[in-house]
Amino acid sequence: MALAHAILACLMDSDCTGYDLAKQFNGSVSLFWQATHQQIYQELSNLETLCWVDSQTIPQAGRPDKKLYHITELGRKQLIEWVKKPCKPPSTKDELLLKIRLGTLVERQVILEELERHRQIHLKKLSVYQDLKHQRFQNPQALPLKAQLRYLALLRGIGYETEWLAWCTQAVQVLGAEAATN
Amino acid sequence: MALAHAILACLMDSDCTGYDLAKQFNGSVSLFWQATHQQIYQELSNLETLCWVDSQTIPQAGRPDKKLYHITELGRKQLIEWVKKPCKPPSTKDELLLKIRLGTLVERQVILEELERHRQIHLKKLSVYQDLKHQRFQNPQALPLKAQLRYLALLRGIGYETEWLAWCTQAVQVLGAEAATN
DNA sequence: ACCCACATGTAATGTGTTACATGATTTT
DNA sequence: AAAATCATGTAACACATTACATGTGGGT
Repeated sequence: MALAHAILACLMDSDCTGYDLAKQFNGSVSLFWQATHQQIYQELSNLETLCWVDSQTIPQAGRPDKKLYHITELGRKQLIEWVKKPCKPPSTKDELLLKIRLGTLVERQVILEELERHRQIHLKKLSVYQDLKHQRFQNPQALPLKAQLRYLALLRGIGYETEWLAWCTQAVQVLGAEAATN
Repeated sequence: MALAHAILACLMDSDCTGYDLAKQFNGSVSLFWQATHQQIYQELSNLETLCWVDSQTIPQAGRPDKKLYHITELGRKQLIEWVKKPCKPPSTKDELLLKIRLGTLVERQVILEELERHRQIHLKKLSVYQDLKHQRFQNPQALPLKAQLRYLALLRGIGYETEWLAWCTQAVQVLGAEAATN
């Protein structure tokens, strides 16, 4: 039920529509959670059934009515209980590593190109995170605790992408060296 | 359909029963893929319907018959086509980071203990990986390509866990420092 | 006596992805 | 004129988790 809790976490900051939430899950929240609008709308209606959130409908001219969601006292309590519970480290399923393992089935060039493509993707993400760091966390120690906690998520993103980059570089070296000798 | 391809990758090495595969997915394959025996048995019967694998039933005394799966020529071709296709970097959903973000809702001690617990988990995994490295990859450059590709997966695991550890340590410092001043 | 390894599966439920569906307003 | 933003949803399908279900043989 963690998507539900990720949504509640956003609603702790401010009331949101499904649309607003979808944007957040494509932005800052995507550092540790991803969800599409379909999932979000679905989950919001579940949460409303549970009375963990309530909503007010705001009529609009020329577009669909807006539904603004608000976390309830019950929702807040449930969220706090959830935070206290221990959790498992995330499990990842990595197609690229599987393809690398099968590298002997295709021409080396295919694998090298895919590695380079992934290296670029991680490079780009890292640069986005680095920019964020410089823009909003110049002097992190001076920030209030809440901001420092968000800074930790950003540091995790930076570390994760940095490690990926280093690995891609190393993998290209290993495969490149083999290409020269074999 | 990537679980299917992960299974086919295992079957490229040797014929396996569902039980054998489940063990591999708990062991070396878990570096980049996880699956339970229920999922594996299900997927094997799908793959057999598609004729990407075939099986021979081996009767046994005093225990259930064994079904030994073997990749077909069609399965092999499909696997090669799949390796050639580009893929997306993995997306992770990280409950711990979400809980950290909500750190102001509970006592600091709760978060610090959970961080320490995760640090221990990552430390343990890292030590398993380091042991594997010392046991099987003493002189990686001397190994054949296939073994070097597996070595790359191990290096990725080591890098991943190392980065996690560093982050946990940093997070404890940030929260610990705050505890002293606030 | 109890637990672990062997060996297979079904069923229910929960979660996530992709495709479909609509339609005005604002920006390029 | 085209594309992006705003704003909501349904439906089908794919994938994952948890619980249930069975039963032998070997080690502590």
